[in-house]
Amino acid sequence: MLELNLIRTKPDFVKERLKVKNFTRLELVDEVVVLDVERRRLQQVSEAAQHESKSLSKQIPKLYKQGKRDEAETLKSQAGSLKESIKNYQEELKITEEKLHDALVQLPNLPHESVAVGFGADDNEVVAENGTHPDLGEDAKPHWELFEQYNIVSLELGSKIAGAGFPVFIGKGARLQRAMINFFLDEASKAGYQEYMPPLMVNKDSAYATGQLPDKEGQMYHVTIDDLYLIPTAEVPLTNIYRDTIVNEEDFPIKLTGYTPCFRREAGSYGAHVRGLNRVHQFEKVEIVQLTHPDKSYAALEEMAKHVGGILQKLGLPYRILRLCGGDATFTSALTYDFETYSAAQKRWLEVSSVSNFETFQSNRMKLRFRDSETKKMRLAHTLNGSALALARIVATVLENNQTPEGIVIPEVLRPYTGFDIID
RNA sequence: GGAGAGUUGGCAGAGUGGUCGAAUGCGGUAGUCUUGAAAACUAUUGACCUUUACGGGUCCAGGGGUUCGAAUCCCUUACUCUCCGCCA
Repeated sequence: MLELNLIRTKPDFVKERLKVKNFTRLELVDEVVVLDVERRRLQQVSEAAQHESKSLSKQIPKLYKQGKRDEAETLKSQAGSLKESIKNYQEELKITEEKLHDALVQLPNLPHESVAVGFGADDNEVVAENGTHPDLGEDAKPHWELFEQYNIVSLELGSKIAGAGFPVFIGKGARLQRAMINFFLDEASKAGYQEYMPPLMVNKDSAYATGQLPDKEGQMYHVTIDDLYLIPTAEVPLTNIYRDTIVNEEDFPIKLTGYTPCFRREAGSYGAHVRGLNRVHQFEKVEIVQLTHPDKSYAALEEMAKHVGGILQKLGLPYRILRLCGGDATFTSALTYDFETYSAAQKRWLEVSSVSNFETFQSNRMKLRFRDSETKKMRLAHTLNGSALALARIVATVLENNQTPEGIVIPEVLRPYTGFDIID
């Protein structure tokens, strides 16, 4: 959620920045400004009436003590009628506050100044590229063909048990996944992230706090009977650990990690790009989250990007880093780096990690604050997160890029975790 | 799922209709004393909204109600604890 004060003082600046994100409903900004003025006016008249009512009430017991019953009764009836108007003011105030909030949560985060104008994936800027594309020859197989050849993943079984997009990992395939999860968690621990195992379902408050609601309502699985949402990413439960908290400035940066399955309805997607593991409803992911001092968040973003790049290098995967343009960046982020690995068999790039700085957008919704040691004032913290890494697609590229006539060679770093060095 | 008890400031813990935003203790901060520290003493110490400022308002788990007036009475929801049931 954008900070109200910024919209109040610089509405035109806000609109300019929102245009970079291709946000078209700029009239919402004006609406916020108008509602904000109205809200404050109503609050003032309401509070003035409350003040009067309060001082009347204080006089009543005094008058009784002095034996002035009649005067006390008069004040009582005055206070009684005041009560009516207070009630009316407060109702109006409440309605205005709700309208203001509704408008406010529909505004996406402002992009960082380095974010380029653009409409979609083609406008993203490649900021780094690493590793060489393996030459697998003409008969290289895409991962879904390798699944069948080695019997390590079954899409059909998943479809039978749950539905399309729920792969079943079998034998060495399952073991490879578990190995990666452990490897990624260990890497995060080494980098100073505290490990958590959070709930896989969250309530509405949590989903609002990190910005999945109301923006991504249709993308989450909703358990309606208990009004819970299956997490689309560990970002949601991990970041919400710090909802409604005031942290000590010296505790920054706070670094959290966690492995969870992620559930996504992926409503509306279709076509060749959803084959195999490219796009599924449930996948495994190790997430890293940082809560930082506002002055340090961009340094933290670089650090997190480096962490993700380091893991990809250890796995021996060629990758590139994209800085997302305004049109492709998410609702909540100020700046996002996407990591893509090159799938040599599919001959295309697959997104395997997304590292973002949300600045105060999430912390404003969450009321995640700290007391600034210099000014002694409360300030909003900055929140960041990134995948380190998302499993399904990493499995896909590892399988494809490491295929040999003898079998699929397991990357060196994973062997202590898998207990085998080849899938054959 | 059933029965009972509870939820007060950073923590502990008073407070059962009117000067309670809330005693007291601990903790925190500042000062005195000290070469320094500790101890002692003194002062100070919640959050939020609003206001140029003075000030005003809200918050005693959340929501609703009674009353001129609610931390205090009533209803309701959530959570915690104890017992029972069920269960990996």
